[in-house]
This record gives sequence, C-alpha cells and structure tokens, in this order.
Amino acid sequence: MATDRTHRPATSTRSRGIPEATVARLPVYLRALTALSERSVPTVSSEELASAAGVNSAKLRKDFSYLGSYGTRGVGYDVEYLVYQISRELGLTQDWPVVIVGIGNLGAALANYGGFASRGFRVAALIDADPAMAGRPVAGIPVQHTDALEKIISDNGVSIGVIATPAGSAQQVCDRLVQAGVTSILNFAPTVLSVPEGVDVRKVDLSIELQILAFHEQRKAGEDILPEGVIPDDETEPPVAPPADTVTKRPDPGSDGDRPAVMPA
Amino acid sequence: MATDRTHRPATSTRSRGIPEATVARLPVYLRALTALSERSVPTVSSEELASAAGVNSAKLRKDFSYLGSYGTRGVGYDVEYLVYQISRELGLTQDWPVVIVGIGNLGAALANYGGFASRGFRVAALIDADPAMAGRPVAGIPVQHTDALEKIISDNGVSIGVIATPAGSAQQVCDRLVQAGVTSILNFAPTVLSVPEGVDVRKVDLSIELQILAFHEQRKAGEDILPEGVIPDDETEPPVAPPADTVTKRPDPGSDGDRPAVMPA
DNA sequence: ATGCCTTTGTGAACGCGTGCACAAAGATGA
DNA sequence: TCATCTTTGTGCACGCGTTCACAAAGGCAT
Ligand SMILES: NC(=O)c1ccc[n+]([C@@H]2O[C@H](COP(=O)([O-])OP(=O)(O)OC[C@H]3O[C@@H](n4cnc5c(N)ncnc54)[C@H](O)[C@@H]3O)[C@@H](O)[C@H]2O)c1
Ligand SMILES: NC(=O)c1ccc[n+]([C@@H]2O[C@H](COP(=O)([O-])OP(=O)(O)OC[C@H]3O[C@@H](n4cnc5c(N)ncnc54)[C@H](O)[C@@H]3O)[C@@H](O)[C@H]2O)c1
Repeated sequence: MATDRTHRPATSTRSRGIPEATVARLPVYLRALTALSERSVPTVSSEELASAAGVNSAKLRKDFSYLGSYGTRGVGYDVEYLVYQISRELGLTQDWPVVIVGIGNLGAALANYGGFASRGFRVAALIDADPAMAGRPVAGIPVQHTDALEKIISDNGVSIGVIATPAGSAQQVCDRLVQAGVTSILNFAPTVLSVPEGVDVRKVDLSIELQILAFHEQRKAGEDILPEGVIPDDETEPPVAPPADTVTKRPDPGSDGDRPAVMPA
Repeated sequence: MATDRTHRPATSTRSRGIPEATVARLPVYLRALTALSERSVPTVSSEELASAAGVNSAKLRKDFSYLGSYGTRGVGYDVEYLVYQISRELGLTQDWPVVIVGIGNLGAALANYGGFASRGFRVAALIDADPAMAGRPVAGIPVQHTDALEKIISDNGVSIGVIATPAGSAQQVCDRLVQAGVTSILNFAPTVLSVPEGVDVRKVDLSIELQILAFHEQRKAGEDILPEGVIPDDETEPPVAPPADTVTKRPDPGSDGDRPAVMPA
C-alpha cells in the first residue's frame, strides 16, 4: 500500500461503525464484483469473491456484515445488489468533482487516467502554476492557472483535491486547497502535509514503496546467504562506527548561539 | 496510503524482528532526517523528528528501538548516524536495479521521476510491448521491447519490477517478471496479482484511494446534516432505504432470476 | 413436508500496533 | 563529585484487525 492514512487515530477509525480496514477493502471487492457483473454472473460465494479479491473469505464475510446481511445462506451474495450496496456505502452513487494541482509528468498522467471518471469521479479542473501551461489542453481539459484555484473549488463545489506538484510547493498548495474548502486530499508529493482537523489526507509515495520492497528484498538475500542463525540477531553496530567522531560530538559545550540546534515546529 | 501489502500475513510481519508497520515508517523518518542533514543539524530529539514525520514521538522511539539503541538520553539522536543506520536497515546502501514495464502515460512519468534514482534505485530498463516504442528514448533511456524482458532481468540482476501496463496485461507481465527472477513487484495496474510465495507485491491504486476519500467525505457531509447523535450509533439502515422497495427487496421470494436491482457503476 | 447439504454470519481467541507513563541514562553545570 | 534536568527506551494496557470454527439459515431434492 502506497497510501497511509495520515492521522485521525480514533476519529476515522470508528467511522460510523465500519472499520477503516474494511473501508479500504470495499473498493477491491467492488472491482471484483463489477467484473463479475459484466460477465453476468448472478451470485458469488464469499469463497469465490474472496479469492478474486485476494483476501480471506472469513474476512470478507465479516466486512460485508458491517454493511448488513446481504447474503443468502447456502447460496452466496447477489452480485448486482452487492455492487449497489457497496457503491452506496462508498458514496459512489454521487458525483465527486476533483481538481488536480500540478500538471507535470505525473499530473498529466493522472489527468489521462481513464479509471478516474469510471466511478463517479470527475476531473473538474487541472491547475498549474506555470503560466506557459495556462489554456493548454491536457486530456481534453484546459489547464488553468493557480490564481483561479479558489474560484474553481468554490464554483464547482470541489471537496477532493489531488496534489502532484513538487514537494516544495505541496504544503502551500494544500493550504490553499483547504482554505478554499477542500476536505480530502490525495498527495503524490513526498511531503508530510499538515492539515486542520476534519481534513483527510492520503498519500501515494513511490519512493517509500520501493524502499519497503528493498527492505524485504534485502532480507530475502540475507537469508539465502545465512541459512543458519549465525550471530543471533545483533549485527547492529559491528558494520559501522557508532557515534564517536564523525560529526556527533562537536567539542564545544559553550554558548554557540548561532546554529540553533534543531528547533522545528 | 495507496499501497497495501498484498499478502504474506505471518511471514513478512515478523521480518527479522522489525514490525511491518515500523518498516513502512522508516522511509518517512529517513526523508525527514535527510532534510535535517542537509541543513547540517547534528542531532534531533524524538519529539522534533516525530513532529517532522507526522507521528507520535513514543512510536518513533519504539520504532528506533527495533534498530538498536542509537539515541543519547538527554540529547537525542545523531542525525548522520541515524541516516546511515536506517539506510542500511532498508537496504539502501546497495544499488537496486529496477525495470519499469508499460511505458505509457504513467510509466513515462515514473521513468522521469527524479526521486527514483535518489536513493539507491536505478532504472535499469524501460520495457513496452508496443513495437513502435522500441528504441524511443524516455527520460534518456531507450525503451526496449517485451521480448527482451527475460534477458534484461537476468543480465542486470534485477529483483524489483514496476508494472504500469493496462490491467489486462498485468498478471501476464507479472508472471514473466517472476519467472525471470524478479521477487519484488510494485503494481500500478488495478488488478490483484497472484504470485508464488516469496514474491512481494505492493500496489498503488489511485482509484481505491479516491474511493476511500469519498467514503469519508460522504460521512462528513452526512454528519453536517445530522449534528446530533440522534440514533446512538446505528443508523445503518435508517439513512438510506433499507431493503424495501427501491431495488432492495425485490418483491418475490420465489424465482426471479432476471434483472436484479440497481447496478450503478 | 422433511432431511440434507451448502454457505452465511458471528462469537471468541489471538496477535499486532499504538500510546501512556515512567524509570533509568546521560549530559550539563555548580 | 554531585545534583539537576532532559530525553531515551520500554513495560503495560488497550483497541483494532484477523482468523478459526461453528451454529443457524436457507435452498433443494425427494
Ligand atoms: N513522476 C512520478 O512518477 C512521480 C512519482 C512519485 C511521486 N512524484 C511526485 O509527484 C510530484 C510531481 O511529479 P512530476 O514528475 O509530475 O513533476 P513535474 O516537475 O513534471 O511537475 C510538477 C508540476 O507542478 C507545477 N507546479 C509547481 N509549483 C506549483 C504550484 N505551487 N501550484 C501549482 N502547480 C505547481 C509545475 O509547473 C509542474 O508543471 C513531485 O512531488 C514528485 O516527487 C512523482
Ligand atoms: N495514468 C495514471 O495516472 C494511472 C493511475 C492509476 C493507475 N494507472 C494504471 O496504470 C496502468 C498504466 O496506465 P497508463 O495511463 O500509463 O496507460 P497507457 O495505456 O498510457 O500505457 C500502457 C502502456 O503499457 C504498454 N503495454 C501494454 N501491454 C503490455 C505488455 N503486455 N507488456 C508491456 N507493455 C505493455 C502499452 O504499450 C502502453 O505503452 C494502467 O493499468 C492504469 O490503470 C494509471
């Protein structure tokens, strides 16, 4: 998963009784169900659907139980009916205008993404700070300048924004989006966005995903070489030099009023 | 979070003692630490770093405790040293050749992504099935035809592959990658990939992210209308038409194998 | 009707992840 | 050397999420 709910530990967790983990799986079920629907399959068992969605059947049944009892024992679930129920639960029965800010390589790719409009999401506008891009159509939609951001959000009643600007501009763009009324943000920039309570932020970070894969990859390689648990589990320091001379202990306990240590927020 | 570890419940979970949740946060810490390092900040307290990374300080300290005791009580953590330790733990001290398959809108954007090479990841090759793209340089790297996939993987010792092909081709491409020796896959196609044990798959799914945001967005809207907690916490059916007339309870307990209810998307 | 067979819905147990709160460690200054 | 102050490292408790296992429900055939 490239995303990761930013904050709201207790709040969103109990979102109306449906566990967050379940909410995250509903789209997956929906996709599988839609495929079945297109093949005119009338019903599916939890086992079959779970297999298609790549999850445990008990988990799937429990997930559905949060929505209500929509299955028929001995038979399974009605595909069409379930598609509707999940769509409704996810809020997909209504139209969600979305704005994409930062129409560079990624932003343009997102704008061209077909799966975007396929489920109730509509690209209401493409916004970029580069004056040279203003008016230029991308994916059939003319790019508008950042100056119009607030008006666009307001006029279209946009509540979901996608940030695809460089990291340095992300927080600033985020602030403007939130100020203008956006309450859900999908962030592709490699930055931790800080938003006021009530605003949801999900992030997609390619770099993080690769690093997580690298971690496991390294483990696999390590295990191949060291099938035995040679040194128990403590190769922590041996490899490199622990804090000693490098930069760590700068010899000067005195005043040093210049470099104000860290002092972040 | 747009990604989501596909399977391996017990296996990867206890990866060498470091919890999966911690592994997923290490890249975030690393990014914050790198920024501090560039500003020549020598040390940080867990509180400051946690704030920059957007997490709880206790969580951060516990995360670091899995790597060893690298902090100094009363002072904090040595930035440079921690950058090194985390990099090593994530396997970033080595070079990871990566191949991107499917050089369309998204694949091209990924190829152009600078943050790619910044941390030990190197785009070893760009692969596409379209003969017309063969040889065409994208981000300075010539696109190669799918026919050469196996040889490319093998020659470069690639163990990480990125799939950016249409959903329909994803599983097939995945199979070839795995067959050729890739053991970690980052999948951007909206499909559930099935892979043999030992292969890691992480997925990035824009559509799912938006749907999750829509769910919460819908809740927010609903709460605005119903400020009071009228019915305690069980508005499961009241809000919307429960199985009754709409399409819900198709009035006919008998057969009726035809057109079920609504079917939105 | 009745019994069999399939599949749901969920109680209960378990494990992971989170966050509090604090003892211990170590730096700093007298 | 000793007291004080800061910040780490972690024991502990709690809640969410996962999975097992099974009773109950319902379809279907006889
Ligand atoms: N390209 C990828 O595959 C990829 C992958 C992961 C993450 N990202 C991240 O996504 C973001 C965009 O990547 P990219 O490759 O498209 O970069 P890019 O440089 O091609 O595009 C960035 C665009 O944002 C615009 N922009 C800059 N500041 C702005 C502002 N304040 N308001 C509005 N628009 C502004 C620029 O004019 C430009 O068009 C970056 O943060 C990058 O790290 C990209
Ligand atoms: N564009 C986005 O923003 C975006 C967002 C989320 C998900 N996705 C997904 O990413 C994938 C790619 O999206 P896109 O917009 O770049 O599509 P695209 O059609 O622009 O590009 C797909 C590319 O894959 C190549 N391809 C097809 N079959 C192949 C095969 N068997 N082997 C190698 N290459 C093959 C095609 O030649 C084409 O160049 C799709 O699955 C899409 O659903 C895209």
